[in-house]
Amino acid sequence: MSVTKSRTPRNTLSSELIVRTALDLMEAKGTDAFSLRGLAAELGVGPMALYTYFRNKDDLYDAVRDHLMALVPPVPADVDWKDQVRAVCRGLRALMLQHPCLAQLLGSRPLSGHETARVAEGLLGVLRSAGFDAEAAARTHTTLFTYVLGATSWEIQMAAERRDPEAWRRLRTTMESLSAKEFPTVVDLAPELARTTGGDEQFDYGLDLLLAGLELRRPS
Amino acid sequence: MSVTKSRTPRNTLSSELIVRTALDLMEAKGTDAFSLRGLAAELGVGPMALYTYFRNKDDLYDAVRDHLMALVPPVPADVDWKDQVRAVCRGLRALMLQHPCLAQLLGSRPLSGHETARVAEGLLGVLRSAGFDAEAAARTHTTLFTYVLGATSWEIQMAAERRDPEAWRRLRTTMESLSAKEFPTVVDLAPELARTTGGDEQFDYGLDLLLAGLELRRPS
DNA sequence: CGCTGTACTATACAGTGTACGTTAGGGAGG
DNA sequence: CCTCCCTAACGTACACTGTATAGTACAGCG
Repeated sequence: MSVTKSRTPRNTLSSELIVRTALDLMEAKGTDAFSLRGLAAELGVGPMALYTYFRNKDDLYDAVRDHLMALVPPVPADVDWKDQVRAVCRGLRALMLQHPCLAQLLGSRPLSGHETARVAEGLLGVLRSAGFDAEAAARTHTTLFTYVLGATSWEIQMAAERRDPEAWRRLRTTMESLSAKEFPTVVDLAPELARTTGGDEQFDYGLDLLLAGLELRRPS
Repeated sequence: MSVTKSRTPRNTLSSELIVRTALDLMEAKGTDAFSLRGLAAELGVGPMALYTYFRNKDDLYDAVRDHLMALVPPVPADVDWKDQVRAVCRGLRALMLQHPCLAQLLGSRPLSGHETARVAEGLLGVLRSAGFDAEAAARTHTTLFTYVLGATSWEIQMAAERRDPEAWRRLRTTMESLSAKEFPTVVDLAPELARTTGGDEQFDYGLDLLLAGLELRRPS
């Protein structure tokens, strides 16, 4: 997190401002193109000024992640437990789609931070209330989280690839060069595979599979 | 893929050798620490020599990925379709655990390549034979793939973090600093959450949920 | 033999994260 | 008020990255 010894933040900078600007830059230029030097330049400041507030780049990433996780909506009350789970998963997914950098931030760093714990608390509470014991709730939480993370990261990745015309063209041609003799099913299902790469229906398909499986083993 | 115009590979180098050495380096030093210059040095060659065989770093990554995907075992015959799916998913997971770089390679680049298609062919064939129509097979394939990718990448990520004592200590302390008043369920389930982060049981738990859900909607 | 094509080298550039030492300006104590 | 100190921010520097470009030496073919 931030160092926050700042009894006297002299003027221009603050952790808040740095995190918000970093987020803006990541979304404008792409997460991979983000650099501390670019961020410092955007803030009109030398690169080393940032090290007063964050001990390194990963520390800043963690702060940005927690900043985003604060936007995950709270669990809705007065609905079926399955719809509560659905709401949490969809909420996280929607946030990842809206802020693609979140996918990379969640996948490349361990979970920590206040807001991340808040989201976990909501989901775990739903599962416990639905009757799952401690172990099942923990296992289910991990399963749901990794599913949302994997499915949505993949979707974002593919969407990014589709926007790069050069990469997209190469992908299509290599796809079509696959021998129909060697891989008949892949060639046969190519349209369906292309269509089911991402989208709300695809996400809900997998989520519903998980929920159906959960329903079967829910105690009473 | 490789450029492979090499009618006369003068002496030392070849695509095969480069890919194998790259893989060794990634596993020895960690995927993030891998660099083209380090690879070239290991091969006793200038950095630019690699560009005769690969047009850039990503192209090399794709070759390494396909090299690894060739190690995914074939689908076992003469068992239940669910066990076939289980075998494919577990095989891919085992390979990712054995070669952690595969997780990053799969997650950060689009699927392409001969061996990747082979794995897809196997799984899709199983699903079609089990009675799923084209769309369901494609959706299920994507769901299973993203689940395996997400769950296993996460597991690898957490295992790496656990090996870094500094990061692990910081994670524990921030975990324990969470207020039991604000996040009662998280604090209560902390042991279970720590225990269910990874491991074969955790992976199979989620996989079985998916398979149970699939069974319910399998035609006849 | 000379010519062409190519495996590899050498040099260079623009960029990265960050360690280290310095400067400047506000708050607190005399 | 003056002084001292603390620290936010600066400047410089280093070791590194991927790769564009130009050059070199050797294989095979006429």
